[in-house]
Amino acid sequence: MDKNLKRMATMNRMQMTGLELFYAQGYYNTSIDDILKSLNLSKGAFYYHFQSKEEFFISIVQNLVFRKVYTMLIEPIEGVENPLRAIEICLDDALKTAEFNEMDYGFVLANFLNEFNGRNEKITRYLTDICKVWEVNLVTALQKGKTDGFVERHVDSEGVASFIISSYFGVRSLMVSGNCKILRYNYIQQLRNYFRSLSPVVLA
Amino acid sequence: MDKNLKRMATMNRMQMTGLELFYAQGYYNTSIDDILKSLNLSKGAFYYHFQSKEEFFISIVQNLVFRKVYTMLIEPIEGVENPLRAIEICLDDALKTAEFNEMDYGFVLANFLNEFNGRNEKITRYLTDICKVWEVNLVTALQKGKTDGFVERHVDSEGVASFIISSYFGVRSLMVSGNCKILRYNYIQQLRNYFRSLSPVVLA
DNA sequence: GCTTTAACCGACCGGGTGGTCGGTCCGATT
DNA sequence: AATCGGACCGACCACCCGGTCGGTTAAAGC
Repeated sequence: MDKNLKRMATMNRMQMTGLELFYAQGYYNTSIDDILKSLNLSKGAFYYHFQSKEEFFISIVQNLVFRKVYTMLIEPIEGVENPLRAIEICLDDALKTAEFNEMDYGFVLANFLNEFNGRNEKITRYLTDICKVWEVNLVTALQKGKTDGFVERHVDSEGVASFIISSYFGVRSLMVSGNCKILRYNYIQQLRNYFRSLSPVVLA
Repeated sequence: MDKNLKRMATMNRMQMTGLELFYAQGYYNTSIDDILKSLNLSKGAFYYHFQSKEEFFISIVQNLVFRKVYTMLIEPIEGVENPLRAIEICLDDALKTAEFNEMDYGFVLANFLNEFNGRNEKITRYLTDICKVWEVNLVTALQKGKTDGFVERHVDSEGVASFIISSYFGVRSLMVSGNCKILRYNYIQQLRNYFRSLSPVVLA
C-alpha cells in the first residue's frame, strides 16, 4: 500500500502537469515528451502508468476536470435558496480565478470541447457529459427556484440553463485577448440584466 | 493579366479548401499535404503561391473570414432602425447555417481564437481584430438605437455588445454536441428575454 | 543474501510534417 | 525557331511524435 501511494502520487503529478500543458498549448500541440521533460520523467514511466496519450487525457478529464467543475460550478448552487443569485456569484468567482491566468475549469471544458470537435469523438463524449451534468444541475436549481418564488414560473429552465452556459463559455473565449477585468464586470452586469427578466415582478 | 487571373483562381481554390479543412480538423491538426491532396496539387504549387503555412492561414483569415463576418454579421445591422431586432434576426440566420453543418464565420472566429490562444500571438491578433470590428459595430448600432428610442438610454452598450458576442460564441460551442435545432430555438428565445430587459418600457 | 517485482530509463522505430529545390511543361514574346 | 518565365511537380531533408522494448534500480519478501 506504500507502493500504491507512490504510484498514485506519480500518476497525479503526471495528470496535473499534463492538464496544465494541454490547457496552455492544446492537446495535439503538446507532446508527451513536453510533459515528461517538465517532470524529469521518461517515456518508460509514462507508458508504465498509462496505456496511451488518449487514455491519459481521459483520466485527466475524469479525475481533475470533472471534479473541479463539480466543486466550482455545481456544488455552490445545489440546494441553495435563490438560484439566480447563487449562479451569479458562482460565475463571478470562476471569472475571478480566470483573471489571474489560472485555469477555470468551466472554460477548460469549452476549450477542449472545441479542440476535439470532429477530431476525437470519444473524448468529445466525455466532455459533453460533464456539460450535461452541469446543465441538469442548473435546471434543477432553477426549478426549485420557481417553487420558492425566486424565478418566474413560466420561464423555460432548460433554455435558461443552456443560455447561461453559452454566455459563460463565450465570455471566457473573449478573455483570451486580455481586458479580463472589464469583461468580467460587463458580463456580470449583463447577466444581472438578463436575470431580472426571469425574476418575478417585485411590487414596490 | 490572363496569367494573373489563373494565379488568383488557384490561390482562391487553395484558400477555400484550406479554410474548410482547417475549420474541420484544426490548424495544427491539418497538414499542407492534406490540403494539397484534396486539391490535386503539389508542395511546389503551394510554396510558389504562399510563403509558409502561417502566412497562408493569415491570408485566409483576411480574405475569407473577415469578409464573411462582415457580410453576415456586421452589414445586416448597419444603419438599421431597430438594432435589437436586427441583431436577433442576424444571429438566428447565422445559427441556421450552422444547423446544416456549414461554416458560420462567427464561430469560425471563436474556434480559431481558442486554438491559437497562447500558441500563436500573431494570428491571435488578426482574429481578435475582427472581433473588435464586430463589437464596435454592435456598439454603434446600439447607440443609434438609443437615440431612436429602441434601446433604453441607460444601458451600457459596450457591455451589451460583448455579452451578445459571448453568448453567441458560447452557444456555437455547445452545438458541437448536436441538438442544434433545440439549442438555436432556446438561444433566440433567451436572447429575446435578455433584450426585453434592454428595451424601453412599453406602456400598454 | 537471494529473488522478485514495481517503478522507471532511454535508445529506437515508423510514420508524419513543414519546408527546399532542381527540374518540367507550356503559352507568350521576339 | 529559339527563348523566357510563370505555374507547377515531386523527391528529398531534418525534425518531431506516439509508442515499443530490453534493460536498470531499489526496496520488499523470504
